[in-house]
Amino acid sequence: MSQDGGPSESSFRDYMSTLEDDELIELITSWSQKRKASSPKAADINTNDADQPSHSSSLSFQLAQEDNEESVDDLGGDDKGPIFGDYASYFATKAQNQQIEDEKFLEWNKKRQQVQGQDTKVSSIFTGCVVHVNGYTRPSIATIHKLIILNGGKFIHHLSSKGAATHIIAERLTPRKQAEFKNYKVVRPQWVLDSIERGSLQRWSDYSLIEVDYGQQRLQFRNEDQTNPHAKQDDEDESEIGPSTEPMSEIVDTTDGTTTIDSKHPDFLKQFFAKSRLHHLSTWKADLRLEFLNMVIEQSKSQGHMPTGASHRIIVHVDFDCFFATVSALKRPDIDFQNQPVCVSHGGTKPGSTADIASCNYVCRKYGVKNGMWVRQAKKLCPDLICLDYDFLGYETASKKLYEILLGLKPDCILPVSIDEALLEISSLIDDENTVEQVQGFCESLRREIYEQTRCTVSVGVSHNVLLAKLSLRKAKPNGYFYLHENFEEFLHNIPVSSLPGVGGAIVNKLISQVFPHSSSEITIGEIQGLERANLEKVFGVKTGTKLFEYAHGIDHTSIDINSNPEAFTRKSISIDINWGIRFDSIAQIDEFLFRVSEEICNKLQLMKMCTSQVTLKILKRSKGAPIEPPKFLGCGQCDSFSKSSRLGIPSDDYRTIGMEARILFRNIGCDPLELRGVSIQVTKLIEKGKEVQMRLPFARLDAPKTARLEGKEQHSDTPMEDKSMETTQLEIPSELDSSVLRELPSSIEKRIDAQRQRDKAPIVDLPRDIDAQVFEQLPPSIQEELRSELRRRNITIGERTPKRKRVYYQQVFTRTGASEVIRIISPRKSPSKSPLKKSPTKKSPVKDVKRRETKVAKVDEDVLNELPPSLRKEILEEWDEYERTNMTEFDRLRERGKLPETKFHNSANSIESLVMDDFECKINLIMFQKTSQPSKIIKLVDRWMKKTVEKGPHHRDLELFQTYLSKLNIIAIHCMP
DNA sequence: CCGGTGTGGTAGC
DNA sequence: CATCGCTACCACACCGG
Repeated sequence: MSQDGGPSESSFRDYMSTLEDDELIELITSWSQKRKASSPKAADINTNDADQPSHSSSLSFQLAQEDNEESVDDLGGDDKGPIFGDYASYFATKAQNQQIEDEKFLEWNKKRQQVQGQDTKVSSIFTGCVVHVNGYTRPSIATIHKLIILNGGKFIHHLSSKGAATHIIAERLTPRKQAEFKNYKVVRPQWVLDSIERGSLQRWSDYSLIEVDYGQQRLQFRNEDQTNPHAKQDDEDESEIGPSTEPMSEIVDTTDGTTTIDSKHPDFLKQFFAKSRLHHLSTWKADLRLEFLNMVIEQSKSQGHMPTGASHRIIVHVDFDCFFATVSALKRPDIDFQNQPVCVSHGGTKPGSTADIASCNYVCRKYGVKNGMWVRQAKKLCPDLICLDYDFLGYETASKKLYEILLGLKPDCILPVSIDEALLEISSLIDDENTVEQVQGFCESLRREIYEQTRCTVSVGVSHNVLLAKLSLRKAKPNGYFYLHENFEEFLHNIPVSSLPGVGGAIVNKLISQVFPHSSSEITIGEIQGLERANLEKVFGVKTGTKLFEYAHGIDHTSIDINSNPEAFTRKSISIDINWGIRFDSIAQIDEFLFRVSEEICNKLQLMKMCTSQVTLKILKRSKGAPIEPPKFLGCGQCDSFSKSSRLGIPSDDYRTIGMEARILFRNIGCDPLELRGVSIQVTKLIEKGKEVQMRLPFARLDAPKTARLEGKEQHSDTPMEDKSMETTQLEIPSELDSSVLRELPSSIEKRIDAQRQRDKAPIVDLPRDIDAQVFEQLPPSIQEELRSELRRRNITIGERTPKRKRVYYQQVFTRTGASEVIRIISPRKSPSKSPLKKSPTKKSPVKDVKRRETKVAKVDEDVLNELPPSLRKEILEEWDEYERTNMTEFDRLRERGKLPETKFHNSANSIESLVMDDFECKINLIMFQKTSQPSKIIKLVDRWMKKTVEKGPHHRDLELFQTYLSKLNIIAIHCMP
């Protein structure tokens, strides 16, 4: 450490003067971030100023940080302004320039050390070593790179020739890579860290990456690329689905750790969606609805809406017979569709197959085969079963023709129900005379035309409301039509209740258990007709009860007229669910996956020109006691579902914003990565893209020439905006880098590079020119003094001291083009009068419940608890909550009395800090302990706790609480660390 | 009463 | 070897002011 004094201080000043304005600001900001870093050392440096007089020197302050340089945490820390800036640009350069860049970096670093009065002696631990990193590592490739060159080694990104590298660093290798690298010294990343920590090169063989089971686990999937093309050609004509079969070989090549296509693979989503019938079905439906909605809106613009005045509506329900099976069979003239049992499923007709049957023809149904059944099961019922492949393009083509024909009929309105199914109202096409004949004629010609155009049969149900048309359709099938125009109650009498729309297994079960406990056979609508309306409402609630009652009597007021109420038909949410193939080893993999899902969500949002202001994450977690691998291959098995949502202050359509929220929500739910079986992200509260820009105007103009600093209260105090934004985490980064490069990187690095790039590109005027007063004040006094003069010289203002009762939040928003806005919102600690979002989604119940549950479960006995009936279990859990609430312990008192501000939720300003930190830090920060997640605060709290209880010993509850916290940290460590 | 969140159910093949 | 168990919307329970 250098002594205090003029020379070094002046050289520091020199150094400062070499910086650009924004670099200087960044430097200061980076100090403040470092100050908040979680290592106890870093925390001490700033909090215990008095104890460490040497820190009054500006240089030692800087030095103290540089001392930490070797620790992974520090290196993985947030961008360090100029330091990282240079490194980032270095990183982006091509491989051939790398040596030069490395040298430049070293030289630059040396200069920096000199300027800052640091020891410039170069470490030579890795002298003579040429290091290459393969695959995903922790610390990241970028960190290792930096560590190596800072300690005398060389680093290469590509293994251009054999023997170019002396060491390869990897955590896992595919069998292929194992073979390729068998003559290299392949070591784990820890080798680097240990060598640096001990100051000497460690024996590589101690860190040798021998065999790792990861690759072997996946061996079963090998060689798909070689075997598949041939197999495919032997199969039936598949030209339509061609594209999805081609990438096989690519997939194998691009994988960096495995050849399987499960959720860890970057292309998993694409593959999955390409082959998921339900995905197709759902998206088709949504698209069709949107299309018709737009069509209707266009029409009403030009001609205005003509309300259907007919008192007696005529509703037509058209539907293909076993759609998928019929269309798929078109390509197989060798099959006698009318007499052979045919179904559609993946993967042929192997007797053990757990593939779902998407659709089966009526021959199958005679054997008891049903849609959704597994091939395995169906094969038992019907050994001659023929399984056809999906033909998604064929389905779309047929659907298109269907809708063309329907539109050509000029009905009063059309409501698409599904890809193959639509409701029409044709009241105005039918006269009052000879109604029945006219309807029959309509049905016959419709069926004929559709068959001629598609070679597929449809059935048609007609009646005077939607419900009865639907039930008529059931009767009409297969390949027929039915017009129900009289004797409705009689018609309904013998139909099973489950045929009613909206009545599924759950309602039927409830009926059986609560209304007809003695009924042995299937419950019919006739039986419901005998029930009182009030009775049904009591059991099922007002809405469902009423609906059941009315349906039972053939009453249905459902409108199919989009035009009459376009609002009701507009999309209110977008979601993506993946409950198949979800298998993860670590939270890092999940994080990546969440980003990929978010990307898909945002693609949809952008296509619709919408932004979302609420993100919901739903997960499926393997039920206790369910087998690790369920009977269905890569299925989700028996699961419990959990969901949690979060509001966005500024509506967004950026995948990083949404993805980041999802990551936080995931941590909130708290699911062991190994137990995760399903993921779903849902966005709601959609707002048109343009309006969302308006909404953000109160904060700052996108292209605001200067500071975006606002007093939340002054602006629009009647809107809840400021409250919302303080609850949210929004850190968005531009996607300028090549995405394939980014994908290789751990997300933290990715973020930092992005952020840095952004900074490089963004016009300076977009950067905040203020330095937060709080940040400033936390710097050692001597530094403050220097900065003050330097800043004065530059005409940069130092923010006023924030009033005590207010809170400062940063919301950093990056736009697609790379422009940026950093918003500083100062808002009162307590939200004003009305605050619909006062407590973020978690204030009380959810998060706490989940966390509590874990605590209890650990104590009570998880297994026992889970065996209990849900109602009883709930009771016990609630009791426990009550117990917890009434038992205030030392922690609670300390926290209440101490200055620990209640950081209510990760989803607040402090998680912005955490998210720009190293991944691991970030994860630590997402674990709450005693209402805070900031390690420095937790450390302080624990310290105080220990001091207070050193004589009497701690309260057992406190011990448990702390233990729970530690175990959570541990879980994360296991899954995140090498 | 309102409005919030979380959960569960349903439909299409 | 398999397999691709989606998605939008509604209704309800429960909570808190």
